[in-house]
Amino acid sequence: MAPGSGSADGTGGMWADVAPDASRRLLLAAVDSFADLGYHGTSTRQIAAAAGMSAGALYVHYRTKADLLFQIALTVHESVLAELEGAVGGVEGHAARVRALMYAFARWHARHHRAARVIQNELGALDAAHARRIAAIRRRVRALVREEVRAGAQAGAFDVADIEGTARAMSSLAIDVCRWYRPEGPRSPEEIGALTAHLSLRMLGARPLPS
Amino acid sequence: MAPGSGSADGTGGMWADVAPDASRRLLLAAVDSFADLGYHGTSTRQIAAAAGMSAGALYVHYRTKADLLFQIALTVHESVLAELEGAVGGVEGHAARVRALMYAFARWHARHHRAARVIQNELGALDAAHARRIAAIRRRVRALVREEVRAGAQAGAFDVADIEGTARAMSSLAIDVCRWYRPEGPRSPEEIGALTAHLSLRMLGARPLPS
DNA sequence: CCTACCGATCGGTAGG
DNA sequence: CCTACCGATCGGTAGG
Repeated sequence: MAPGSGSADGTGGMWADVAPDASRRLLLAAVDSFADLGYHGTSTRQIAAAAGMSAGALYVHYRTKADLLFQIALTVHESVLAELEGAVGGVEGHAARVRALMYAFARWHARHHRAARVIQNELGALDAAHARRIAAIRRRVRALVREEVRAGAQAGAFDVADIEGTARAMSSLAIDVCRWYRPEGPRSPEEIGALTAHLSLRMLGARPLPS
Repeated sequence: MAPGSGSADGTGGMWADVAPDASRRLLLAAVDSFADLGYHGTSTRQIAAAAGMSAGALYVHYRTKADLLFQIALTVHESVLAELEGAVGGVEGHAARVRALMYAFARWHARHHRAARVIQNELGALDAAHARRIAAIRRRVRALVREEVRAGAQAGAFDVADIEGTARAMSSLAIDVCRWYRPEGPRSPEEIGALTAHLSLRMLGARPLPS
């Protein structure tokens, strides 16, 4: 939670830094429409209309439709990374760190399920250079999870035969929350976070075993 | 594996029943392109060209582009359901049944990751009536997993506080394989199936605990 | 930031 | 199953 970043607090302030206001409105409208209809299923005219502007106004703020998607992808990925780094910061103990990490990971994907769906489903629409920049952030996220698993296994706190595969499964479990989560469903983002953390510790064979 | 169904053997014969040959070629071309570019990102001309036909020929075999997507979604969902029902058929013991089920579930999503991506990412492009038919099959799949968890928990073979949530996590783990799986990666579909089954039993607190 | 417009491409159809 | 075409809509731009 670097001062002024406004994107690591996990309370929906992910877009606070986007200025001016018209740029932010366009961006939020694009996230909404991309999540429902996909990148290719959304027209620049729809986005502009939802933001209360004429069709051409989008190009005052973004060079192309693809550039708008990239700005979304960059903001969202930096938000996830900051959230996870904030979650484990200062936490002691292998199990406690994994619990904090996976709680935050899954909760973020419930809270921001629409933005998360965009970056999971529409990454293929990015051009090669943009895709590389996003891939680098995604590698850092995966490494963060894997490092917690590796450290705990090495210390004997976890019983893990396949560190890479188990870490991948943990990330997968948290990320896929954005696919099935519905705000009107029975579970809050916090409850989903707690369950994901619990199941992660079980997958890791954490001792003592979580009840 | 009903005789002549050709879609439950898990060896890629999912499209064997699609006739005539031109219909199948169009369908396979559509799966390929939908997986890479999405439904809205794919033109009917691309599909027809990849199937070696002119642009208008698609409409000889499918009423609309949306109908083509629905035929794909129906075939794919019936394939998953048949695969899972085949996997647990005749297997005795709660842990053994879960192992067989989750092995098949994850392996299917690795083997058919392109078709699976289409039905995960493009379900929103179906119209309401088609979406309802697909949703019914998906409920049966989720119920199949949940019933195994419930039965094992009731019998004392598993230690599960949240049956619904844990079953959801198991399905989620298997389904998300299609998002990250790469054929050139280090793990085979069979290895991914085995790992997913193992981690599922751990999430369930199966006794004796799997090593 | 709007109006008006560009060429290109879309899903789908008519006629053969 | 192809050729030729329909109206509609697309991403993007010029000029103000």
